Amino acid sequence: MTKDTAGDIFPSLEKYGQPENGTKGNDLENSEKNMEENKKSKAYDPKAVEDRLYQTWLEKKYFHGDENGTRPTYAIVIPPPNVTDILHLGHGLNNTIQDILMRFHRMRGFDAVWMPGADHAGIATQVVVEKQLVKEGTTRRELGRDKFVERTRAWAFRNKEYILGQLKRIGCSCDWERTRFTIDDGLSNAVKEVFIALYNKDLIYRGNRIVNWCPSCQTSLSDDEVEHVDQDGKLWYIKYKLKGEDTYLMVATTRPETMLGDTGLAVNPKDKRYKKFVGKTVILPILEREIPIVADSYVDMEFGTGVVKVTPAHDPNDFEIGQRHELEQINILNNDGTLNANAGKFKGLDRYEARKKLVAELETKGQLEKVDKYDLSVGTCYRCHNAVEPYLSEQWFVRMQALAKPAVEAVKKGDLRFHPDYWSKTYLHWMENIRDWCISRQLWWGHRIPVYYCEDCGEVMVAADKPAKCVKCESESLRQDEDVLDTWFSSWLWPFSVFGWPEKTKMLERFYPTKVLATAPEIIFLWVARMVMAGYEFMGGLPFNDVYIHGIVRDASGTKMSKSLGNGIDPIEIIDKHGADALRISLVLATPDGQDPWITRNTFEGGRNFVNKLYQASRFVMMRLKDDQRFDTGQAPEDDLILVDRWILSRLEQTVKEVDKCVGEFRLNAAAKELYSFTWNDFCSWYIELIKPDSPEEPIREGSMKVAIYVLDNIIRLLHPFIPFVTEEINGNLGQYLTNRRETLTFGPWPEASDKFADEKLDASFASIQAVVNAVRSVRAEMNVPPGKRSDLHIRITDKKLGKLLEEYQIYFRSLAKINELHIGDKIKKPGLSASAVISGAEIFIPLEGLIDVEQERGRLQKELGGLKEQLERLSKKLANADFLKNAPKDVIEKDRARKVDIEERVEKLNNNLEQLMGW
RNA sequence: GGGCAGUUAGCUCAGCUGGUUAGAGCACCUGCCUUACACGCAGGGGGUCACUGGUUCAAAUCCAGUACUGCCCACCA
Repeated sequence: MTKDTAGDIFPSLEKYGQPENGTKGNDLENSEKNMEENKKSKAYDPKAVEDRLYQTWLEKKYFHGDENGTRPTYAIVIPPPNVTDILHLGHGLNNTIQDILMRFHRMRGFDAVWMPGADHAGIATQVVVEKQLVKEGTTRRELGRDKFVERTRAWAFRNKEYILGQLKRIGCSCDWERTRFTIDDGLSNAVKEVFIALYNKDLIYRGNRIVNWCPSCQTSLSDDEVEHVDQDGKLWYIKYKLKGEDTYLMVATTRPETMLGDTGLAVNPKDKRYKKFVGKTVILPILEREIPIVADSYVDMEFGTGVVKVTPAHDPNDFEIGQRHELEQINILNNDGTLNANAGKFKGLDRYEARKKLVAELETKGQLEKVDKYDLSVGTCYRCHNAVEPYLSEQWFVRMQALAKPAVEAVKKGDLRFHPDYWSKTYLHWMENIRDWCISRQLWWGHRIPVYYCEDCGEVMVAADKPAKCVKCESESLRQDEDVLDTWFSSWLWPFSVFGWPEKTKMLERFYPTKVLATAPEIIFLWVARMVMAGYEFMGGLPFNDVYIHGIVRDASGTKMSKSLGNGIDPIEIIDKHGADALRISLVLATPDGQDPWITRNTFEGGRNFVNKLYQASRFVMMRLKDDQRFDTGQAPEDDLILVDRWILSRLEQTVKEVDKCVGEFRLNAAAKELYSFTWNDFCSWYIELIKPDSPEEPIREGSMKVAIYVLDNIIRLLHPFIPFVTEEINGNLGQYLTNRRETLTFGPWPEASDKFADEKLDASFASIQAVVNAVRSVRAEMNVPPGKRSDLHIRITDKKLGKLLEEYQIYFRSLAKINELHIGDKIKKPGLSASAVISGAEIFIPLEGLIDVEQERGRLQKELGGLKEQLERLSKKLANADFLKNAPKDVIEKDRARKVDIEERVEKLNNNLEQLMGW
């Protein structure tokens, strides 16, 4: 993408306060920056890796599903991105999630297929192309239908290619050879097939109904394509004079201009105030039309004046009242929202302009009683955000109730599961109150409705292809319905149409139903629910069993990221800067399960750092190998293991289990955090540091080296679904040292969960070593010991086992604790000028001749003592409570007792050490 | 009007079936280019877990209510 385009998409880059790289600042700053850049040369460089690896994956067809295979299958269909939308971070998240699931299952041995594609996005695309035409000084009507569609198609295909390219950069492991487009021929066949089938079952009908009309897009919309926006509105009170009487009825309305289409007034039959007027007529102000007063129980006596003006052609409720009382339907609007001839002198005015003039006229005539403030919610078009008008017109509808039944059952029986589960309530609520679906659109871009009308006898024929002649009168003069179908009418078939339905393909046979659908909550109704219905209706079963609902990406202020708001970030921008792995892991780490992530550009630094950390760890491990060394990572090493080896192996086991569990529950954020912490803290900060010899010249113990390689090999496999590139790169580098080298991580194997190394005692032992190291580090830092300076360490032991343990493992933590000489024993005396720390079972002394600040040391010890005393007090109280001792489980009591003893001991030691300080 | 989420450190969030000294990342402060990594290392400060009641020996965790925030649905003219 060129700079210019990027600028177009992100007009508000400035807002983030981040100047373009290195373009600002003076020379000095720049030269400093360059020095920094040079130092950073050791950092992992995704640019040198990602494109190369992705190309290899494609060449080797790793992502191509086998239609003749025998392994268990795992399929996902992509929520096809709209061709109008260059992918933003929301898509980045959505597709990362899917790719993680795909790679995870591919590694576990599934024949995994991820079907990619794009959505032709009827209204959205047409709106974009029409805007282009306006800029060029023409219109679609001038261009003509065929040319317009041709042009739109070209534009859509171009965008589609760009979008699919974005997905590739993200690293998505889609089966690209099977890419589909919701408007390609195959899908077109599916759409026709479905329309005809539903029509023949009387589930599709044509009707003259009130629909949502967008005067800007000039098409009808389904109820679900209307977004309601709260607005400060007004309530106008208008007097309707009774015919032949000197009295009037007062009517309240929020849309006064619709009175031009009024064909009656309605009151509640039980309303005593108005009973006497029912059956009489009033004179409609301005147009002076005589209209009847009817009684209808729809009218709420409490609201407004209790009298409702009835406009059957411009309000769904009025439409029904009108039908019940056989009132005339008068349409006062043109397609573009201006008033038509029925509006008399207001003809040609925009509806809002007409409202102003009409209200003014009512006022001068004294027919406007008053105007109240009134908040109302206005329906707006989900594509152009202009107010929609209820509008009477002839449209095609799908009867939904019967289709919804099995889709409701599926959730109730637990066959279809939402993650998080609470979304199933939203789904059920909608399904149980489902209304018919208006599927015809007055657009040109889309699947044309497969209906033909005989120009001579008016016969309606539903057919995939144009019939030769009328089935009734044999006339050859046939005309196809002008309208196209709602975009979602092709999207709802996606889970099976991508596999070739209505053809009986091998792919369909093998990969349908798919396993999981991942999407944001906004399209549960528009898409997810309808796919479920279509699955049952046409395939006889669910299209997927699990629906993974993830959060919507928001910016730093919590605003939803979108192209139109200009706060979007192109994933490509992030990938160019930090790499796809950084993008992916950052998104997953930032997205709490079931909640919306708040993301800024620096969110991605965390992921980048992690990717680099992993890469550096791999460098360290391999650096310490000789060229001719070979390892087998097929199984965990079992011989020649020391405590720290067993500990990391047991932590690895736990991590595998935890990750399996989290992924199985669709908690990718939790899984990623687990891996992040295991890799960084356990493996890098503790294990690697512990196996580092006391001095750089000494070699690493061979048994530990084997473990390090084994754990690293497992880490890259565990992380591969999340960060496929860097892990694959490390796999390649590591391969030369392995006898069980693998060409790719794509097919695993996924680490197996086991309990081989689980050992509570070992965990406790390791924890004591950590405690010693932490205590020493803390003392040294607070006493301002220069980090480079090693110091002696005296450990006075009260727990013999601990003494043995520290004795045995001292060579491993000597370097971590910066130890010069180490003295361990139960009779160790505190060296004269030394800082001290107390841990369970031991006292630690660090001689600090010339370094120690007695006041500071005293403060440090006192602070610690304070904390311990507080704890002790709480514990003592608890253990003195008879109810606690009576009711609490034994192990809880025992644990607290042991803790009390331990703390008491530590308090005593601290007191002693403090006392000794007094002498100085 | 109805429904669904959420309210824990300055920010974004963990804390599952009640017993932890309430955690992490980022930000902040201090010291460090130490045998892979300054995209780093080590240390540190910071929270009466929204509020009010209740259950319990014990509540951030369970129950009820209140307040606030966000989202969704709805045909009150």
